[in-house]
Amino acid sequence: MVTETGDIEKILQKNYPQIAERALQEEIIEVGKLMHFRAGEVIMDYGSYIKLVPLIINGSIKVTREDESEGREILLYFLGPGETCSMSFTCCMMNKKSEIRTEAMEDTTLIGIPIRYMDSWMTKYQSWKNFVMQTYDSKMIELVKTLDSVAFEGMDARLKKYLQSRKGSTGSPVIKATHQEIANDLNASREAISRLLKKLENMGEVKLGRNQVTVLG
DNA sequence: ACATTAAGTGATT
DNA sequence: AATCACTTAATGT
Repeated sequence: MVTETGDIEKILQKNYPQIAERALQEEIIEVGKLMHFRAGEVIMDYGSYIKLVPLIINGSIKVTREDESEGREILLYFLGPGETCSMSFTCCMMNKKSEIRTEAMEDTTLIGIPIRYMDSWMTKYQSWKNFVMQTYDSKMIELVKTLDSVAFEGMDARLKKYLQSRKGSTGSPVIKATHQEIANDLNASREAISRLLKKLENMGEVKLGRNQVTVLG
């Protein structure tokens, strides 16, 4: 919540080395707002208009999409430090309502850039364009991979990938979640997840605790 | 100590 | 792999 422009500069250089142009850095420092979200807080919900593009500094964010017919939620991907929400760009460029929900999975800090700068930055700054394209590309690839996974693989493989990607976006092997929450993310039953996790524990791949799973290796 | 919530188990479909 | 019915374990009040 405390915004000091001096901080943003340091944070930028540390977390976003891709953003090289000095002029761009200065613009971000000038218009960016440092924002903090607590674990579990919903950052953007379905139907809301996006007014900020987030540059994640630390923490991690879960991006989900709501199924129209049933009230079910589909996990799209996680975002971590050094990334931004690809969906924000397309949504805000076309001035559309959000098709997705983003939620902080742990305490998360980000720099919010008002969307009105997007257009000009895309043409003005090469490194901004690259940054946007790069995140877009990597999330698209991730999405296609999980699509494959859902279509062709069993729950065991899906769970492993889920744990890996969650570990990747938080940077920590300790995943704080109940079996039920994990099951919801994967659209599976809690019992199935509990059994698979137990199996993984016996194989020495994870360590289980109440409300947490530690990914080993 | 008691109530509540998370996790483990076996049987059934 | 889902659901049910039930047990056991961990935690909060």
